[in-house]
Amino acid sequence: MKKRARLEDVASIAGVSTATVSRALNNPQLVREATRRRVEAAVAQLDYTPHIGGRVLASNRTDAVGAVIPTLENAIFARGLQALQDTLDEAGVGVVIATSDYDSAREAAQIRLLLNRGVDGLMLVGESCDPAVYRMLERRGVPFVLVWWWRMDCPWPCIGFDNRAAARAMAERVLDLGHRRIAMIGGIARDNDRATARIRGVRDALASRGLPLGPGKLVEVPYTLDAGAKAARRFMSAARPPTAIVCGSDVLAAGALIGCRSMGLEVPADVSVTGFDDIDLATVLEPALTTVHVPHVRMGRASGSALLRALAGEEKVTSAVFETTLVERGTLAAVG
Amino acid sequence: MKKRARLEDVASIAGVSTATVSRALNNPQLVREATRRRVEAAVAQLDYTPHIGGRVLASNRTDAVGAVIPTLENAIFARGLQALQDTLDEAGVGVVIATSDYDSAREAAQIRLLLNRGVDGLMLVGESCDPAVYRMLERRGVPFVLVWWWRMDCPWPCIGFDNRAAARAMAERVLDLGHRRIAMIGGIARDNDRATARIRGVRDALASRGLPLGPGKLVEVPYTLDAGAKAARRFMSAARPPTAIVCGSDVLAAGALIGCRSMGLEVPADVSVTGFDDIDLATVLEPALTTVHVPHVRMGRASGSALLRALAGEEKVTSAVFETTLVERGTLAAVG
DNA sequence: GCGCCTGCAGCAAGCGCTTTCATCCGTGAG
DNA sequence: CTCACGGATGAAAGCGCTTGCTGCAGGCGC
Repeated sequence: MKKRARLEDVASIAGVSTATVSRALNNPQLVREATRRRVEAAVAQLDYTPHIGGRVLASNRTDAVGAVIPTLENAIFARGLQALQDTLDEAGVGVVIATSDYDSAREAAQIRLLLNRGVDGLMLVGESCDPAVYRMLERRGVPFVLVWWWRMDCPWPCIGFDNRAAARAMAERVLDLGHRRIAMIGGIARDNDRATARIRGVRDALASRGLPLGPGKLVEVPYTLDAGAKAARRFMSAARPPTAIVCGSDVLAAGALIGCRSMGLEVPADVSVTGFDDIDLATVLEPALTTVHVPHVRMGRASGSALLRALAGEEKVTSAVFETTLVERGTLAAVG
Repeated sequence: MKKRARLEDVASIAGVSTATVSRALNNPQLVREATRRRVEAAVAQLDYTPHIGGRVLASNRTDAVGAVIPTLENAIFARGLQALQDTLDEAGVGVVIATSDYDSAREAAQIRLLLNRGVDGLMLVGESCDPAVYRMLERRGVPFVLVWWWRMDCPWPCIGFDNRAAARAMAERVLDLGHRRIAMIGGIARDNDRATARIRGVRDALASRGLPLGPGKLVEVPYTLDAGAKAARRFMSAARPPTAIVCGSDVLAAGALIGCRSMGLEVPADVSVTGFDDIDLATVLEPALTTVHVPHVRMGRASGSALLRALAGEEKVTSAVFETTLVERGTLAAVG
């Protein structure tokens, strides 16, 4: 393995200085066409690639942003990330990924790690960290954006949707169909503002009709199929089981469906079930899941371009809200 | 925004040299306890984080590896990546992700980009690139490992399973249940050795019983639900439809199920369907999918530790095969 | 009591690139 | 012909960190 070529090697072969090679590579318009060609030839001949360390040290940019998501195993984050990635890729910016496993301390730790890796910007999911963390980012001048999240007067730039309002809308639809005994399977609210907001939204809707969401009617569980199934079975074995189960995510709803099925219950004849997110999973279920559609891909792209703008000019990242829509499929019916 | 602290600032506050600070941070055992404490205090006081460029330039390591996968949108890659990530994380090594969209030219391009970013190692999916690419990696001394892939005498280190044998085993089970009119919905074989091997495996099984997989009995489609559904509908509207449809992945099988359902066909009464991968999706389908279980998480972890070993010592990455198992659920039955 | 060994810490030489500033040359105006 | 000007290029100063080598002090064996 021979030693790798340096800028100086390219320069001497092309018969120019290292400054010119650097310019030819990074700001081609600053060098004469003929010179540029010679440089390019030398680069090709040596199979030269710049040493990232030298470049970063001198330019003080890494051309990489970090993304901290709860987990890659949930399709919604994977999709959004894919969109972010595609957007940044076009601008030659890389993405370094870290996962927090829905734990805000771990999230903060991962943010630190990414900063140590020298990312130029950050994409974070929700507003789940201690405000001190966001303040620290601002102090350091690292642009960041919170995604899958939006609320009025959020002091940080966020690109997402109103989880609370969307959940409320879904619950209202359930109420409009005559359901009164309603239970909810939510994600674990602690450290998770999205899960919290969705629970609040459902509570809002019920409260507006004078129906409290009693303590026995809400469980918070991890976002897994098993947890959803188990929770549904518990609800449905009660003396007066609910006529509708509102879930905090599609994964939980799919689990609930499995749980009901395992008890010989028909959905939606015996009980209605609703989800949240509208991932592919929702369409393969039988019956297909009634859920809240969230524009994951558009949000991912939007956060990508917002970050790019922040990296380029000094323009600050601005928040943006996306609309969600209620998708009625087969798991929600009027109360029997 | 005040200027960020440098090693020298820490050194002067702690009353030591920069060399000592560097050692205290990277090789604590080389520094006396008392000294280390003073350094740590100074670091905390200044909120110091090392400048990655300087570090990389001086040490010639980035402590990051790259991973090129086809897409994040397929759960199998997301899961394996998560496992890889967890493993590397413990060793302080980061992961930079790139996607190829099942295109080998794009894969090669992404590999180049990652090398430009200075990754210390690479995880690649399958053996789909031009051999010249792998040779180039060897020449540069960049350790890499091919995952989700394994074959006898593969000249490159691979950690995966025998796609061909696994697919063959599944097809043989289908044959054992009496099926003779068998169709296959495979992934697009071009640029995709896994898809190719799975098709070959099915062909092997059929051929061993003197049954060719006729041209009309095999379609290659993108790995999406829609494509699977459409393909299944085409097969099932033929004059003599197959009694079993073998699919190259769970996503395709789920699509096939939807397609059959949309025609009013019962699975497995009217037609059997099998998948490949055993992702969560397989268990939420009704009936649950009979498929090939692949140990994604174990493979991800194994490739992570293999890379770590390669980064640490000069030990070369060694290949490893994992066993797959046939998981019988509800979509495969004896021919009626 | 002397020399040697060992454990810590400091000095200083880079690592490879970008960028500022100076220089050089050719061009057009006066 | 001279001078001012602007575009292309070069020289060189860092950017912040790691690490091989050196130096120093204290403890040990003889």
